[in-house]
Amino acid sequence: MNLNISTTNESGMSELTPATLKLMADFFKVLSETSRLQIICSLKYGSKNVTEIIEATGLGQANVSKHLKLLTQAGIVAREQQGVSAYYKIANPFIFELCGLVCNSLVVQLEQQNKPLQELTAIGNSFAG
Amino acid sequence: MNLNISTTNESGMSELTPATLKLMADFFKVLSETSRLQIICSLKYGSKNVTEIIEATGLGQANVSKHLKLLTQAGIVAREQQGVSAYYKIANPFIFELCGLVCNSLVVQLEQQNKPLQELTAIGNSFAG
DNA sequence: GATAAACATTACTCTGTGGTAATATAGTTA
DNA sequence: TAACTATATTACCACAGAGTAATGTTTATC
Repeated sequence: MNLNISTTNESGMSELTPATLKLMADFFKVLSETSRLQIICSLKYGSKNVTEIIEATGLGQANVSKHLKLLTQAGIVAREQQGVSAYYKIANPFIFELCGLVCNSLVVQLEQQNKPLQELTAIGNSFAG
Repeated sequence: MNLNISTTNESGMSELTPATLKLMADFFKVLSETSRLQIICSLKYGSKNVTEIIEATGLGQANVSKHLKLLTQAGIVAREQQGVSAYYKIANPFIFELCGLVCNSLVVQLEQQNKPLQELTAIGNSFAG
């Protein structure tokens, strides 16, 4: 894999090749859907099988299956077959740290727009914890 | 603004209302396009006007204008008119911290898949710096 | 083996959005 | 005022992807 990274550029960021930027964009894209964030959230305190995820999120079965495939391919969740059931768990808790940072950033941003957001602040903390 | 956050739920994550999840999803969505990441990267070391951003990224003028509008609305960049030109700058350097974390996470993930990625590691550091 | 349950896949529709050409708007200069 | 430059907006096309019904596949139970 050749990323064509030049270390002699004037800008540390302009080093990034389209391929590298696409890797990052694709990662963010996985997190850019409410349904997938719901699924991630439903797994914060332990693994669930698909049926339990469906109940927790209220999403359709085929839809959940598709999202779980995407999340698995992105390395965000991991799959483990147990009998007829497929159990999914968070593969990398880093995702919660990331969401917590974003939440806190949104808090600051919305506070600057004079919106009451004590609740959202608590959310940011719940991600981090 | 009522986010219906209940503090008595069994799960810290199931507290998140659809409205809150949508805020986060929309934020991630802004970062989920290569073109917008390109624009962000082009602004790492200072502000640029639209013409300079077009040159740095190779994107079309109307396209850049649309992306800049989105990035501005998301609070990621800020706009300042100077004569006929519009100068844009990063509104919150937090975005680079975030990208750096994601880069490093991708490094770990791809290393586990046995792919050569010294270059990508350097990228993660360049984001953080 | 037949049936049922859990999950995955397929095929389809529909919405959202990236890219772009054309046009509009605003600031600058002659 | 006219002409030019920089940027924004509009209208359009094309494609990607979310949701879902139907079907397929696998595993367990009888």
